[in-house]
Amino acid sequence: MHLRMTNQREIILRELKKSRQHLTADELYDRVKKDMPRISLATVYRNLEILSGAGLIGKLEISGRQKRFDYDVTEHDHIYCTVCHKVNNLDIERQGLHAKEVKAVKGYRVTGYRLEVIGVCPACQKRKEKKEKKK
Amino acid sequence: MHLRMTNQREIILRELKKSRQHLTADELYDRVKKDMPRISLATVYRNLEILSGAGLIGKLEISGRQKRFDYDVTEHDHIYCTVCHKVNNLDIERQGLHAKEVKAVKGYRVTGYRLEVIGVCPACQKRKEKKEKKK
DNA sequence: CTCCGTGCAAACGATTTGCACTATG
DNA sequence: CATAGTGCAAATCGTTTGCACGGAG
Repeated sequence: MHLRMTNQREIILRELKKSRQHLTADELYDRVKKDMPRISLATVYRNLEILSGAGLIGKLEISGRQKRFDYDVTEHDHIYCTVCHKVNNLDIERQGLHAKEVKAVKGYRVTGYRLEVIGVCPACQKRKEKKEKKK
Repeated sequence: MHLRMTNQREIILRELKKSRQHLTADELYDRVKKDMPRISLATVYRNLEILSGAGLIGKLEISGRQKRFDYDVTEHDHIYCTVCHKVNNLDIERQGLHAKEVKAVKGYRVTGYRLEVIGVCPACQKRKEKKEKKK
C-alpha cells in the first residue's frame, strides 16, 4: 500500500491545515475547488478517509450529521456548538480519565475515549441576543 | 403544542423501556411491528424525535452513524463498541468534569458534555478469538 | 508500464417530508 | 370537530461505489 502524493491529496491536506478549522467534506470541497475546479467531491471523501487512516489528519465522529476532519492530530478534545454545529478545540488537560475506573468497565477492551463538551459558541450567543432585541 | 398520547407513541415508549438497550430507529421499528404491524418507520422516527425532545427518552448522537435512543434519561455516559457498534451504559461517577475548567472555555455557554468510552465489547472479543483459532 | 487515483454518475443507507386520511382530546 | 398524528411514497442528505480513463512511481 504505497501512498501516492497526488496533487489533489496535497491540496486537500494543505487547505485543511490552512483553515485551522474542523471542516466537513463538502466545506473542504468548496475550498479546494478554488484551486482545482475539476476535483470531484468523491475524491475529497476518499482522500479524507485515506489521510485520516494514515494518521495525517484526524477524523471526528461526534455530534451532528456530518463527519468533520481535524488538521491537528495531537490528542485533544472538542467543544461543539449546538446552534451552528461548528467544532472547536478544547484545551483542557486530559486528566483522571485514562485511569483504572475506565479500564475495568464490564470486560471491555478500552482503546480510548472521546470527550465532547456541548454548548453555544460566543458568535451564536451574540446572534441570539440581537434577535431578542428585535422583538 | 399538546402531546397526544397515541397508541403508537405508547408502544414505542414501552418497547424502548422494555428493551433496556440503546436501539436505533429501525431496530425499534422491528420490535414495535410485532405489536402493531401497520406502523410506519416514519412514525417511529417522528416519535423518537418528539419523545426525546419532550425528555421522555434520550437521544444518542454517537459516532456519525445511526442515532440511538436511550430508555434511561438520567445523566450518564456511554461505552461504544467499535466492532458491533452497540452502546452500553457506563456506570462510573461523573467526577471532576462539571468543574471550573470546563465552564471557562473560550466564552462558550456550556450546557453539558458527553463522555464516550471507546473499545471492544466482551462479545466481540470472543468472536475475534474464535476467528483467530480457525486460521 | 503498472496500478493507484481520479471524475463522473449512479447507488446507497439513514432520515425527512408532502399529502390525504385518521383519530385524539 | 379541530388539528396533531399517521401511513405511504417520494424526496433529501451525506457518503460510497463501479467503471473507464489518467498520471505517479
